[in-house]
Amino acid sequence: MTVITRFAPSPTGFLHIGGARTALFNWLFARHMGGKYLLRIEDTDRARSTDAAMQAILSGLDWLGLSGDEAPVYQHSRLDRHAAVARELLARGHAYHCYCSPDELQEMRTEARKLGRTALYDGRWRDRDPSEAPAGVDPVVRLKTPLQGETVIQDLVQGPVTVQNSQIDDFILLRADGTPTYMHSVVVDDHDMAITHVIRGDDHLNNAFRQVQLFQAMDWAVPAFAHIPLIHGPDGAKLSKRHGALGVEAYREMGYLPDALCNYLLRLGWAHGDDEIISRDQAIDWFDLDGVGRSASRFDMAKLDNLNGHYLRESPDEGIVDLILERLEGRPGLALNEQARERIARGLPGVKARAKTLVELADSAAFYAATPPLAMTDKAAALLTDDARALMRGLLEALAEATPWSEDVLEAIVRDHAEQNGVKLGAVAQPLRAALTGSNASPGIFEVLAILGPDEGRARITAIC
RNA sequence: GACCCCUUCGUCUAGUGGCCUAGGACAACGGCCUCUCACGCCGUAAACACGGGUUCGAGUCCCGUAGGGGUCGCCA
Repeated sequence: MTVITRFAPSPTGFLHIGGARTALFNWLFARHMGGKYLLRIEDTDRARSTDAAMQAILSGLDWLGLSGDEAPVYQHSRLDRHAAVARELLARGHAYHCYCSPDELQEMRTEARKLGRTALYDGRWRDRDPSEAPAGVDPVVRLKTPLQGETVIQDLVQGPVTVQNSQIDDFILLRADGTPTYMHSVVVDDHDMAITHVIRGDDHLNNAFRQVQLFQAMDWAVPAFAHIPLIHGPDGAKLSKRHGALGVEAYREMGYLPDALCNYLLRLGWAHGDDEIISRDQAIDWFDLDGVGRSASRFDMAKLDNLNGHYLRESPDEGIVDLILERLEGRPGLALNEQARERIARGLPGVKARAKTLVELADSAAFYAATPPLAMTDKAAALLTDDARALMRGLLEALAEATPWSEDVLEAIVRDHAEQNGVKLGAVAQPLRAALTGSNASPGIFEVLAILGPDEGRARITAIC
């Protein structure tokens, strides 16, 4: 049997971090098993579904490398099929019409709660004769679920989970307007798409028991379930906008690499011994549902940062330069010409070690593209005392001897200049750094001076003298 | 409230009855490297929620308590 998994987001918002992880696990499991990974857009709620959300989700998945193996299935295009299945259930006596009004249902719920029970539909139309139907009321269609016994799910993550059938009510299949509810359409679509493994957030665990009833009523094979724990915010509460409930495109904006985000998400709730840095291929090889933990985990930006820094350093320079230039576009005081590009490319290894995100990378590489006079940070400006400027004027003269203009030669000259003036290297290096980069922190200053070249290097020093 | 699930360092986790004096990673702290900041390297501190069992032996199995989460829509 070929494994078929699916990721089924509803386009009512962006692709958040939890959804991204669910998609990743589905993708990984399918790849690991040599199966297929499908996408389904759950847009039966036409009022809340938006095209923008759908695009955001699709492009987010694409960015993460988690696009479906086939074109996505749009649930709303299958309305007829959903209705047909409901009709069949009706004909087979597994479903019935219910004429309850919203008020009536609400009353039922408050009453149940008052009695200390789960708020369930009490089945009042289950065996009622159709002739009693009130006039002018469009009924909903409800599934006739078993009254006695229990339902057990052998969840691949949670283990065996048992629920009394008395806790499962006759839920709605078709709304009064004839459209299917989520509970109905997932089952029909999972069956029609031949899904073998349903991997999703464990907020759906309770729904699974209802869905099992529907599968059984249709005599359909019940797929395997794997309910993965939710991701919480740093405070242990549900992920909110304040924490990480941002769309994945927000992480892209913040300068995270897709591979880093996937690696982080993979390790959130899943482990393979002590391994931390796991490539995509390695993940496919190792991933299994047994390794998924059963408790919720908290989203930790610091660890994401660390991982991202690692992936940044490992990334080949070529692609990174373009990403930096892209982010530098439009910044004042910069000349993004071919020369700047070359300097950034040369200086990249030195800059990479100092950044955790592409944003930081762009920030710390920006000085290579700056035009004098450079904007100074407060700390850099404080470095340029009168004594320091005098030292810089002297250095300018000493630099006339710099041939070739190489890192080694420049280092020798600067060191010698410090010695000649009876000061420590830092007394020269720091003001020089301020002059060259506008900051008090940067890659090695001899490297910077070498990359800047004689003309630009001198110009920047002159500008602060 | 009812039902379901969960509980190892601050965080992510390893651990499937003896290898645990509980391991790794991030964060924190200290040090080395050093022209700054990083990177890197070395080191320190830090946890089995609690209470009962079962067993020769429990972080690992069972029960209870506490705490946390999820679900209870003609939303998905």
